Amino acid sequence: MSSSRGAATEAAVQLPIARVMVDVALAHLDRPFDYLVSAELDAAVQAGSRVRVRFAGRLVDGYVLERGVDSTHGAKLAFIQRAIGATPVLTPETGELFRAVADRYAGSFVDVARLGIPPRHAAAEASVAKLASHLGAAPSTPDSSGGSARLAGPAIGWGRYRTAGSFLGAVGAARAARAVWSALPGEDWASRLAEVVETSLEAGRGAVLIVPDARDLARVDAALSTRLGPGRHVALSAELGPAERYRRWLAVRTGACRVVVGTRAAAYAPVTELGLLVIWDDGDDLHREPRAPYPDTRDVLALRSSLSGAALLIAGYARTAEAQQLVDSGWAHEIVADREVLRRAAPHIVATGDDFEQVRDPAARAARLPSLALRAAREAIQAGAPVLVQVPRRGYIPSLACARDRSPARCPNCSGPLATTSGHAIATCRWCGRPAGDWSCPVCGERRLRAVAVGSGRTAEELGRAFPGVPVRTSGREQVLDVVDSSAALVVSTPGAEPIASGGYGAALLLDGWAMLSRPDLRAAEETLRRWLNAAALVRPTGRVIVSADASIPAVQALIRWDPAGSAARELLERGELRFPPSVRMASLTGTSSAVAELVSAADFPDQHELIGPVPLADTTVRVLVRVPRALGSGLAVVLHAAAAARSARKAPEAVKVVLDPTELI
DNA sequence: TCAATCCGTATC
DNA sequence: ATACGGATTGAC
Repeated sequence: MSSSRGAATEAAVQLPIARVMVDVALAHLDRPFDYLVSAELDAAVQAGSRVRVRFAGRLVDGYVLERGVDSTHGAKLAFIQRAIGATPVLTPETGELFRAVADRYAGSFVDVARLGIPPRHAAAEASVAKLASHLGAAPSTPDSSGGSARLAGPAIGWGRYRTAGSFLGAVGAARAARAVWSALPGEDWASRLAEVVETSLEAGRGAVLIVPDARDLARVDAALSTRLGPGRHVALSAELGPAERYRRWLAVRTGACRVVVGTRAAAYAPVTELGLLVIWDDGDDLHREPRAPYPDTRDVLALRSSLSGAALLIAGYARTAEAQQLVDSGWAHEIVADREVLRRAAPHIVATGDDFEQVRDPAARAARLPSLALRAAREAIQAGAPVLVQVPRRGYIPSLACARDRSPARCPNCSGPLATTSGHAIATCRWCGRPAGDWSCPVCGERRLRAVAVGSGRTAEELGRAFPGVPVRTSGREQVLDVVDSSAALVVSTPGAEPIASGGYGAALLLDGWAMLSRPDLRAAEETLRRWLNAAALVRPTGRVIVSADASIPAVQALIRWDPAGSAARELLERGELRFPPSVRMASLTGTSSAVAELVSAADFPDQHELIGPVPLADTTVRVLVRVPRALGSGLAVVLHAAAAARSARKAPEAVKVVLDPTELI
């Protein structure tokens, strides 16, 4: 009774078995299941095909990992019901990548596959098939199109970076080089990246470039069009809509296009003969996937580089502690400019503490502008240049800091951030819940704490009144400006939304720095510096940058000296002392109290593990943090996935959210 | 002694 | 989720 039609279904003669990952969201089903391939579906069901199978009585989607001769499954096998789409969606390379990412983040293969493979769109597939048959299905041969004619070629723009040559040489020779690039202020980074892509294409290898948002995507898209000409690359993002997104994705999958630029999901793009992976501004939290298993794009690309041998370029004005870790370990080398070159490119940066001198102008006082900032802005505007004003978004979580030096107050026990809960005078730790009555500042010895009322936020109107007659433009969450022209204007922007000014800004005011720095997040310093550098990079070399924060703070020092590498090294050292990623590996487990407790007791943690918490969160859930030495990180993910599998197998009702190396820890 | 029902476990 | 097998219960 292999089918209701009796002898009508026969297995394929060659490789009759298909190993299928079924698309069911249960951790204990995260392994292949063997199915029979009928003679009828023999051609349609290939390694990588999306299929529909009967599983536990119902029809579900699945992915074919491979075809095989026999099965170790003792009992009778079911037939695959049908194939979905003509083109296999997995390649051997992406299949391996999905598995590796799932393992790294204690998640399931199909969860990651869902992130990386867009939903099928039948009409889009039909249109691509028609196009391919018209073109005679001949994929383009990019390296024959006269790349060698441009001998000086791509390297020109990279001349200011001493070690760039060896990286470009490696990419041009299709070797798996890895580098962390600190872009100079004012750098036309999108064009530099397009040049690396061209070098890769000349070596006959494709490329994947990942940017945080739509605006950066448009920039790289334009730079690639300029450098490579039309039709050589595709832009992939969720904003495209299902049909266009699938059409472009298929163009990549079929090899018609070998260069992809996109936002985080494009990190899995199935580029044929992949040679280069690039991530721009890897510290941006948009690179973190908000859906399970919450992978970070830098990690995805690093894994992909290791597995596939593609070169990797981690690029940005700023540098993360994670990137620094890759440099320190020797896994990646750094591409930086000499101090001399930097000095010519960087604007003049000065700090003004927030206890600024009294300003006489009432409008400026209302806008709470430091007098130095006011002067710099007025001078720039008089010279006919635009001025960038960066103001943080309102609504940061209130926290505690040292009453004297304002450094964030941390738990002496676990390094978690301290906070006062309503009704209690004594500060407690947000992570482990322990009271910290005997706190003293590790920096200055002060014993008193102060509440930090962060997120004050200034309005554009307030600032505008200080500059009568000057046009005020705003760029923020609701409406992001891409560019502004070079005329005198006040451009008020939240971090990440700063428009590019043609010719560069005459000045930039980075306001409320202390508010950004005293957020209760352990990444506050790194994140603040990243935002400052990204804004200051838009200022012309003759311009000025005023940051309203105390010059003695290390992050402020790093900005003034334009030293992202030094700051990242310091940050990494500090993370090591606080036992915080990437120096250790952490997992955050959130859910109901009983569910979390159950998962913790089911997990066979390594000997050297440390449990922090549980602490109650805002709603009815609790959180436990698990910390292990870095070397045991993969083991931590394995035991957590196993424990989650045990729970799902016995139909535990309440889910636990497992996040590895969570970025925001407040 | 056998059938109906319950519970646990695997799902190919 | 659903399906199946083994255990358990209840009626003859």
